[in-house]
Amino acid sequence: MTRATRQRPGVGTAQGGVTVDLSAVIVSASPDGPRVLVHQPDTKHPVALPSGPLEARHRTLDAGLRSWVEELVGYRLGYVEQLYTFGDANRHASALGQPSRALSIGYLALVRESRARKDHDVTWVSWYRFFPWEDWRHGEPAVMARVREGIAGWIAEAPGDERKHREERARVAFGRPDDRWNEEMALERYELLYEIGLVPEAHRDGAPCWAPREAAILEAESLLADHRRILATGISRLRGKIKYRPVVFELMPPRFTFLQLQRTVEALAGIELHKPNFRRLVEHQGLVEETGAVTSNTGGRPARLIRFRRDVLLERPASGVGLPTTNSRRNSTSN
Amino acid sequence: MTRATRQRPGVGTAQGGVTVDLSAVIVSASPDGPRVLVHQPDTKHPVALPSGPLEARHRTLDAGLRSWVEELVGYRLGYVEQLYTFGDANRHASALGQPSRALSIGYLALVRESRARKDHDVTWVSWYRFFPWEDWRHGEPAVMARVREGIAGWIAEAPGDERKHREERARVAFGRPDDRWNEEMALERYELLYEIGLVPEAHRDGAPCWAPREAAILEAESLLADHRRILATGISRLRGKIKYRPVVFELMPPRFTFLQLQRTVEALAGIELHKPNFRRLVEHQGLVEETGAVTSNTGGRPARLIRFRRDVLLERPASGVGLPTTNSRRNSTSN
DNA sequence: CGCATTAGACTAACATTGAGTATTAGGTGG
DNA sequence: CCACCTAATACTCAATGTTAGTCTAATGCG
Repeated sequence: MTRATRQRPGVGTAQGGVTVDLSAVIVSASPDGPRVLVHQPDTKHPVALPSGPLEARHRTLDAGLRSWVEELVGYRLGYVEQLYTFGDANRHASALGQPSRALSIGYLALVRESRARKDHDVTWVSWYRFFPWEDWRHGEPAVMARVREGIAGWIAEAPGDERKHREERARVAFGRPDDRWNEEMALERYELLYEIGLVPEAHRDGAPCWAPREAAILEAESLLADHRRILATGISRLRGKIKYRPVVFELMPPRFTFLQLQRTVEALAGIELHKPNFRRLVEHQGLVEETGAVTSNTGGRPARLIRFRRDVLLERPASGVGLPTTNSRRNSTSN
Repeated sequence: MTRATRQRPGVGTAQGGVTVDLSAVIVSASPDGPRVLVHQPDTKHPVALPSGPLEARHRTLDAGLRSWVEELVGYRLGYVEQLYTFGDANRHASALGQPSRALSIGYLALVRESRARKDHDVTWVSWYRFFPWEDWRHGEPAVMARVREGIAGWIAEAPGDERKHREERARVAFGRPDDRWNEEMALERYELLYEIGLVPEAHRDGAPCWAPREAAILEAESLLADHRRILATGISRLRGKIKYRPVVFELMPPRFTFLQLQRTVEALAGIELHKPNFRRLVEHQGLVEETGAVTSNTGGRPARLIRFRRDVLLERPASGVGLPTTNSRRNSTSN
C-alpha cells in the first residue's frame, strides 16, 4: 500500500516532468469548534493534510483525491469540491525537496463528526490551531496583538508612498479598527502574514521577508509544504459558501437543534451570531423541517429537533445560512 | 517561436507523465455584447481559447499563462484569476489525441475593449455564439425551444424514479417555468446539455449520451478540446463575481456613462436590468465618481461621464454592481 | 419552590429592493 | 425656431429584509 501522505521527495508520477499532488482539507464540526483532519505518521515529520500524487489509474482528479483519502482514513467522502491549484516553484516543490515542478491541487471535503476515527495516523484538530487569529467567537483573540504589532512594524519601516500601499493592504485583509471583522478574508490575511514573514514557513521556503526569522514567528503551528495555504483557502471558501449554499448541513447530524446549527456556523465563521435572527433566517428560508422529536439535554428548556429539508437543494440553488452580509459594519464582538 | 495554442498532440512538457495546459478566457465587453478572444490559425482547425503548455521556465502558473497570452496576442494582461483545473481523461486528452494524462487549468482575464487587435489569428467574438441559450437580454432566446425539447425528451424516456431525478436536475439548471432566469447557472446548464448529448463535443469525446449525434446537435459552435467547458466556467464565475466585487470596471474605459456601465453588466449577465435601480445602487455603493465632463452622443439628453472610484478596492473588499440577488423570483423578461 | 438556563416568540427602527412615474436637457426635422 | 424624440436623471411608494432588542415558556437542579 502506498502512503497517502508523502513525506519524502521523489514519490511523484513523472520523472523530470510535472508532479501533481492532491491534498484535501477535510472538515467536520463539533459544537466547540471546526475540525480538520491531519496526518502525522510520527512526531519527527511535520503535520500534513491528507494527500497523495495524481496517478494514471485515476480517471478524474476528484476520483484520485477520493481514492487517496479513502486509503488513508478508511471511508468514502461525500461532499467534495476543488479549491485551487497552486504551482509556485518554491512554496511547494522545494519544500519537499523535489527536483522539478510540482503542482498542488487543493480540495475541500465536508464530513459528519460521527465519521471521525483516530487510527491510521490521522487526527481531528481544531483549524484554529493553525489560524489562532481567525477565531473571533469570544471577541478579539489574544494573538491579534502580536499580529497587529508585526504588521505595524512592517508598515512603519517603509518609505512614504510604499507605506501607504502597505497600510492599504493591511486594511483590506484585516479591516479598519472599527469595521466588522470580515471572516471571509482568511486567505488574504494568511498571504499577507506570509509575505511579511510573520509565519514560519515563509522563512522555510526562503521567501523574501521583512520580519526576521526568530522575532516574528507566531506560535501558530505550521503544516507540511503549502498545506497551510491550502487550509486557508479552504477556510475562506467555506466561510463564503455557507452564506449562499446550504453546505453546513453536510456537517450536521441527521437531527439537530437550532442552537447546534448556530454553533456550527459560528465555529466555521469564527464569529458570534444573534440568536433570534439566525433562527428566523433559517426558518424563513425553509432550510429545515420539524422531526417532531425534542431533546432535553440542552441545559434549559427542551429544544425541538429539526432536520435539513433535502428539497431545498433542488428548489433553491442559492440559499445559505444566516450570516451578516459583509458590508461596512462595525465589529460586533468588540464589547 | 512556439505556437501558443496547440492544435496537435504531443507538444506538451512531459513524455509519459502529466501534461498541463493553461487556457485563458479573455473577456472584454462592447456595448452590444460580451466578447471572448479566440484563436484559429486556419479554418480547418477548430476554434480554441488562447492556451499553451506549462513549462519549466514559468515560475508560477499565472506567469505561465500570462507569458503564453502575451506571445499570442501581443500585450500584457491585467486582471487574471484562476478558474478551475480539469483533469477528466476523455474530455481533454483524448480530444487532442494525447497519449497520457492531461490537466487543463482554466483562467479568466478581463481586458478593456480598446486593447483588441485582430492579427495573430486571434479574434474577438461574442461569447453568446457558443452559448446562444444564455442571452436573455431580449426575452427568451430562440434556441431555448430546442433546448427544452431535448431536455423534455431526455426526461420523458426515463423510467419512473429516474425520471423524477432528471426533472430535478433540469430544474436546478434551468429553473422552473415561472422562476427568474438564474444567469449564474451557465456552467451547470452546459454540463447538463453535455451529459444529455445535446452538444456536439459530447459525441466527439465518446461520452455516453442519450441524444443521437445528428438529431440533437444545437447549432451553437463548439471549441477545441474542453475549451467550451472552460468558457462556461468563466461565464458562470464572472456572472457571480460582478455581484460582490467591482470587477466590471476592468472592462470599462476610463470614463463612461451610467447607461454604458449598465449595458456592460447586462451583456455579461445576459439579462435586462431596471435602469433607475441600477443607477441608485451603483451611486449608493460609492463605486463611481463624477469626472465633470459630459457626453452628448447619447441620442437624447447628454449624460455625465463618470469614472470608477479606485478607492473602493481598498475600502470595501465586497461590493459589486447591481443585479437581482438570485432568490426565487419570476422571470423579469417574460413580457 | 425558586432560580438558572436555554428555547422560542415577538417588535420597533431602519435599510434595501423592485417597480413605477415625472421631469429635464439635449438633438433633429420640418 | 419650435415640436418632438430620446435618453438622462430625479423622485415616489410599497414590500421586504435586517439589526438589535425584549419578553415569555419550559425544563433541570438545589
